Amino acid sequence: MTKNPRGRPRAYDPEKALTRAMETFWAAGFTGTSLDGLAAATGMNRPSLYAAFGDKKAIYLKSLDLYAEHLREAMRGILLSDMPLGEALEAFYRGGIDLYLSGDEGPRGCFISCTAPAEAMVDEDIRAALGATLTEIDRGLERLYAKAKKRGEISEDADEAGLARLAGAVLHSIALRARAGEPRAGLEAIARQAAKTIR
Amino acid sequence: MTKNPRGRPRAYDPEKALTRAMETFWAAGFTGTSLDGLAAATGMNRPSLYAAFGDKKAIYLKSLDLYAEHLREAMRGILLSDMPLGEALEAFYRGGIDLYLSGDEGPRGCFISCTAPAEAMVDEDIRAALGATLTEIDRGLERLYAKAKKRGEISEDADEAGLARLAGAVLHSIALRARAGEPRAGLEAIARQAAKTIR
DNA sequence: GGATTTTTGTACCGAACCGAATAATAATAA
DNA sequence: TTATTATTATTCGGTTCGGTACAAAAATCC
Repeated sequence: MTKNPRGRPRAYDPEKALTRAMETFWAAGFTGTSLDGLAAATGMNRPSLYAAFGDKKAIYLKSLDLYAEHLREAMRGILLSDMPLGEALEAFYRGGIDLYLSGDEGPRGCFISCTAPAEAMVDEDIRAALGATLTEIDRGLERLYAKAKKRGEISEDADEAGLARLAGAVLHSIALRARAGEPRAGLEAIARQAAKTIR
Repeated sequence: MTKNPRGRPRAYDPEKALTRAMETFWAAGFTGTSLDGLAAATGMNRPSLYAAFGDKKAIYLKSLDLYAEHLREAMRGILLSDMPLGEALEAFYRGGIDLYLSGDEGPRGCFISCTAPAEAMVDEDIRAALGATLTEIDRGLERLYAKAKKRGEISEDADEAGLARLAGAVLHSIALRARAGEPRAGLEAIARQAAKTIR
């Protein structure tokens, strides 16, 4: 138990609040989300939001970070599982699909790849955060393909970096299609086809 | 020469104006674009904009339509060219890359897949327009693979619908990566890898 | 040349927006 | 109890937003 700090205690849990903020941005995008909307979603009022996380853009960037951390965790899980390539890819996509179809306001797609692009041309920081996430996905999948090559699951002269970016492309597309309303069966079919074809 | 209409003549070319409006939405997205911005870009004033195209959302939907029409044209060109599958795919991707990297405010990505997703969860019409475009791409590529199968370029029991959606996924990803700032060489490498692998 | 029609340009409206300033509140420290 | 500190709650200011009302302008029709 940590000692209580000096002043009035916080009425919110910063981690939960940021998660709620992320979900709000996820649904409506950066420009489509108002501070009032964030306040309503988090149960905080605007001054508290500002004190806790900074201005609207800072909250959005922190939300992107939180989401990226979840992504990293999922990627770690896949890499540590040591499944054969095909199974690992299908598990990877399945995790994405489950996430993209979650939420009770309809399918959400990927928070980053479905909301950040709209801002990427007018905001350099958001563009950079988007780019960083894309390369993280590529790097993770590259490790997956490198392991598969070591195990002899793909040909010795296969281009693991190229294959990884192809596999990443499929995730991007699944995210987009989910947000456009494509039902789960279609998304799973793409995942299956990708796991079979990209090798 | 068509007869002149009755009242004061228009000071703008509706087609050019819509193109400029589309470019404005392309850069900043739907919510990120103001009517003042559209007026500045088109050279029209807000009342004229409203009279010509309707409210802000109508202008955006018409812009999506205009873009989709360009896409259809490109797809027709590829299908009519009767190139071998690999060449056709590379030409298809090259057209996308050229478009996605055009514009003097930095790389733009795909207008539809980079700006519509942000609105798709809160606006059913935009969601539907996005979905319609995605299926159009799938259908076009499906025809391409069907022709390749008829020519014996891919195996007789290949799943042309599945392959088409994989090939479409690569286009979505190239669009996203372009908007995130990935240089042309990287995009072209993905295109090459896809044309080689997805068959 | 006057009436009519269509578009343009200016100005305005209420609403929503972001951020900050200020006051009230609830805890600890002395 | 009193002072201090950190947070909450209310309010406000200035700006921007989307959309419209209204008058001026520019063409054709009679």
